[in-house]
Amino acid sequence: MVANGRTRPGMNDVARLAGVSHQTVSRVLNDHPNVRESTRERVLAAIAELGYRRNSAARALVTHRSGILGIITSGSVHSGPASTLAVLERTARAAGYFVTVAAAPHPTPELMQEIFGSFMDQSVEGVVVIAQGDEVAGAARAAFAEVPLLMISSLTPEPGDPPLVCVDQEAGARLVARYLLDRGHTDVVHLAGPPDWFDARARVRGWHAELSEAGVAPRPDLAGDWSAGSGYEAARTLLADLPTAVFAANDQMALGVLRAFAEAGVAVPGGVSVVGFDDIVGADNFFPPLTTVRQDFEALGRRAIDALVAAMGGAAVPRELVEPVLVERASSGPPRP
Amino acid sequence: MVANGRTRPGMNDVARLAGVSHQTVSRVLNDHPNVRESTRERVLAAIAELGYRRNSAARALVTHRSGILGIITSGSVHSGPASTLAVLERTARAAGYFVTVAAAPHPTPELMQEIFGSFMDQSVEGVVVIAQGDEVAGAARAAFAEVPLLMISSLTPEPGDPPLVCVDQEAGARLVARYLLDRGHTDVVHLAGPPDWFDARARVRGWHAELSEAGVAPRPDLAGDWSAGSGYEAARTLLADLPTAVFAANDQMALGVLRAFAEAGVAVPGGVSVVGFDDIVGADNFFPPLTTVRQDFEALGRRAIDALVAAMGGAAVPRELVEPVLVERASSGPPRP
DNA sequence: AGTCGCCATGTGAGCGTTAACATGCTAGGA
DNA sequence: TCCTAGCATGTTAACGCTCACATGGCGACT
Repeated sequence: MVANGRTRPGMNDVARLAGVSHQTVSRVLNDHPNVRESTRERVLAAIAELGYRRNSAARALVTHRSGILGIITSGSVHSGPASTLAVLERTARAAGYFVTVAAAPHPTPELMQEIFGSFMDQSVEGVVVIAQGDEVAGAARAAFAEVPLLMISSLTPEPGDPPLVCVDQEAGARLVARYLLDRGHTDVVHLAGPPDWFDARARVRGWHAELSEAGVAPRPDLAGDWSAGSGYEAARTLLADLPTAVFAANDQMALGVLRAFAEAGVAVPGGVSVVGFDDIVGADNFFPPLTTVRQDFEALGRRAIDALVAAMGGAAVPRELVEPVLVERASSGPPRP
Repeated sequence: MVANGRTRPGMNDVARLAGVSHQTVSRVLNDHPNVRESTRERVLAAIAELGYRRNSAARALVTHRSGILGIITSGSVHSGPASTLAVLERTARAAGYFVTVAAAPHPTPELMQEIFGSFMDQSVEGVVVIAQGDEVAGAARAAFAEVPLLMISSLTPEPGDPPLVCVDQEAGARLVARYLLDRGHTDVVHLAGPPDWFDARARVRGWHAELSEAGVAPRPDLAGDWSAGSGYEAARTLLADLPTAVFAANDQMALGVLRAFAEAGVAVPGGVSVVGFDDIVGADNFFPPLTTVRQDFEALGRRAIDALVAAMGGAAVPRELVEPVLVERASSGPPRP
């Protein structure tokens, strides 16, 4: 387990080498004020010489703080980028925490309970939950009684809910609707995501709200499951009577939509405009490159950790919204005459 | 921190309630053999009643085992699916370990050192490293002196290297070459990934090996960076003098290749066949759907954890290869006449 | 019938750290 | 000059658990 010696050096070894007591070593390690500079340097030198690392288990035992943050991701591969996870991890580490993760691609109550159980066994100090639907949100609400918790989710908040951070999905969908309205589209349709996903519902809400405020009635929503295949199938049902624009609830479905139109010889955007949501990797190289809504996962992740740490400190944390932006590419244009 | 009481119950609380000593509680928790059945049940009941959870820090302190496995991912968003991470996490948890992760999208020696430092601070018992290039592999080799470690990597192993698990990239590239040869292609070109990636190099090797064994000389390799944009640029250089088939080193680049051909009015596969690698989500809905090589990340992740746990137990672990399969779709066919 | 040995359980120590308190020293004000 | 405040450091006691050993009781062997 160790390179040279037999067992890892402890504080006492460092203390002996530096000619001080273990408590002074502890003070140096924890940046206590009352340590003479010369002593601090001697201790630091001893630490470096021995390759000492503080035992976090012992520390956790006595401080009752594990220094661990838990992250639960419940997104599937089809939905918004997993890059959020990387940002969360990096930000948490930068804030001085260890990070433990659990993926729940297909969340069930049992799985969620197992995950939270594992987290409690580790004495996590706080949890970030990426909650896509009600099962996850429900489990998170229950766990909130026992541990500080923050949700990344576009669910509609209720009183007593844990703090919430999310990209404003409704605003994103409004951006798309506004964009199409501005170009004169009126015969438009939304290909919605699965209704048990908060994101899907929020995008539906934003879409209809913006259109109805403009006095435009869209076609009835189509139903997809986030997958490109479902986008393909849905688009084929449109071929007999084309709208002038299709708003797919995510880029994967938009990809399928593009394929269906390409196969049928429908020009995009000449015949139909197509807009997606997410700006996944490669969306700029679809054929044609996809107009879509970009979410700032970097900002999302940073704010989530900041808010969680603040909440752990007892602060009241307001709900935070990150604004998405529309990225215009070649897949959209004015409606056909 | 706790719902009702003041502080979390400890073993002594359980012991008192069950009318036994703390040591008997410990024995029940650790499945020691010599405990009478009736006693065990009494203890279990007390545990349930109090909602007792064992303190893993105290346990780790005395056993010198943290129960934590570390995972380092170094893939970028362009490269093979991050789904490996989810499989690793799930498998490790099923094996009774906690999991801590660190993402290193742009690995530098400093970052790697920081990550391994953090892992050592947590006293991880073992580490899985997804090593895409030399920086990561080098850091992993160095860390291997201090902690059991397993690499998921297609690097060429050297004596003394940590155990290795990977999908056989070379075999995957050979599958593509063989597939094209069988259909009569001889004017073929490979769009390679960045040469500092092991996967890219292995795919280049397999491609050239299979072709040269068949006596076919491909065009000089083109250079990409895994991104769809780089695939697009590379394909445009081919337009003046088209080969009959392009093998892109990953699906993202293949996506860009398809766009370049589509924009130029080159039919796929009528004019050129295109083959990718990875079978990313959505590859079946490219236009046309992409022939590609699928890697079994599920098996990869499972074997990685199995092998790591075996290695932690002191077993000698041989290098393991997972076989990829070719998935034929509409983007490839016989060469143009 | 006596003793050996196994089984079920209890007792005490210690893992490496931090918190609380104790100590000795230096300097400044009365 | 003495007393006191405050700084630098040391000493001791937990934290909650497992390990090693101690103990008492009961059955099986001679």
